[in-house]
Amino acid sequence: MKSYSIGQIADMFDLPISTLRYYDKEGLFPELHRSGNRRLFTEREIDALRVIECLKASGLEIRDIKQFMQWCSEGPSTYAQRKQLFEDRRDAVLKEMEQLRKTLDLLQYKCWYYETALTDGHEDRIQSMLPDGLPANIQKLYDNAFKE
Amino acid sequence: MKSYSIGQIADMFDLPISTLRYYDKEGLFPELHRSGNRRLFTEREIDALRVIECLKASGLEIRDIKQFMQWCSEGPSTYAQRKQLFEDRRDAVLKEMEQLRKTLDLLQYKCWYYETALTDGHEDRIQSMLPDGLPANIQKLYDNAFKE
DNA sequence: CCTTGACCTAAAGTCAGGTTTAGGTTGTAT
DNA sequence: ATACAACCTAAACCTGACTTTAGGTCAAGG
Repeated sequence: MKSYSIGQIADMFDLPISTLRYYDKEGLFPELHRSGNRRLFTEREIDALRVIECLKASGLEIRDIKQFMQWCSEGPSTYAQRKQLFEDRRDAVLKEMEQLRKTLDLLQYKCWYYETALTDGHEDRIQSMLPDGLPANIQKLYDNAFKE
Repeated sequence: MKSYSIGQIADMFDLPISTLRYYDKEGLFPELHRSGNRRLFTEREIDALRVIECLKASGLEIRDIKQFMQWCSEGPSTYAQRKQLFEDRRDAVLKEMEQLRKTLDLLQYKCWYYETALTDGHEDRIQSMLPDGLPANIQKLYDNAFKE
């Protein structure tokens, strides 16, 4: 089976070699083999890295990613846990996206605010519109950002 | 003008008092006054905290939030920089949302994967569908996640 | 008076997620 | 045979964002 050196994988994923060694030390590649003392990455580890990047992007910590990788090497008996993990991450990402949407609304409001301030040379006119006399589209951004 | 103690603000924003003191030490409230040696928070600092939470959620570091707060206390001459900052954060958040959308697609694919594996009792049938013989809706998730 | 609660400071500690350093091995090209 | 690139380890170091600790001030209530 085809295998790759740590340097090749680093190039493939645009990661520092030190990060790959750190991941290995943290147990993220429980099945990684060696030739002599050199790591041999295979399609298995490449798949693992894709999942690692996904789980990291979802906000999961290294120690929990390790847990997942261990489940993977324990076979079918852990399907239920693995499914649960991905459902939890999906829910966490949906929540994070909702939070970002609110953040975005406030940022867009602020973009409008400073564009207006720049045109006017002061904030007086805008301040006099607050908190609920803004142009309708802008008012919506402002309200959304603080809603809940 | 109405003012609040650090404890009242902590309750208001559901933040530890130590965090508020840390923010102050880092220069996030450049105009904060005191009575004796006690901090007096006003509407100004409450607004500041709302912006701090937004900028933090957008991924900005404390030192850059400090810069923004200093611009705010320098008056109209910094409107352009402040506007640019919010435009940059808006773009950063849009990028992050796009990244999260891809992450979500892979997570949903994995949810399907393990649901199927759990039903089948093994991964063999799924593996034989890879990389492009998945059900159409699932194939789309899988493709989106790795698309550039 | 003295205790209690809410505040204060400076400095040290914590935690995640790496990165850097120092020193060593191995395989190939000149 | 030697130089060089690419790999290895253990351990120390780094950064950001807090949190904890230790010790102190101060006003109000019993």
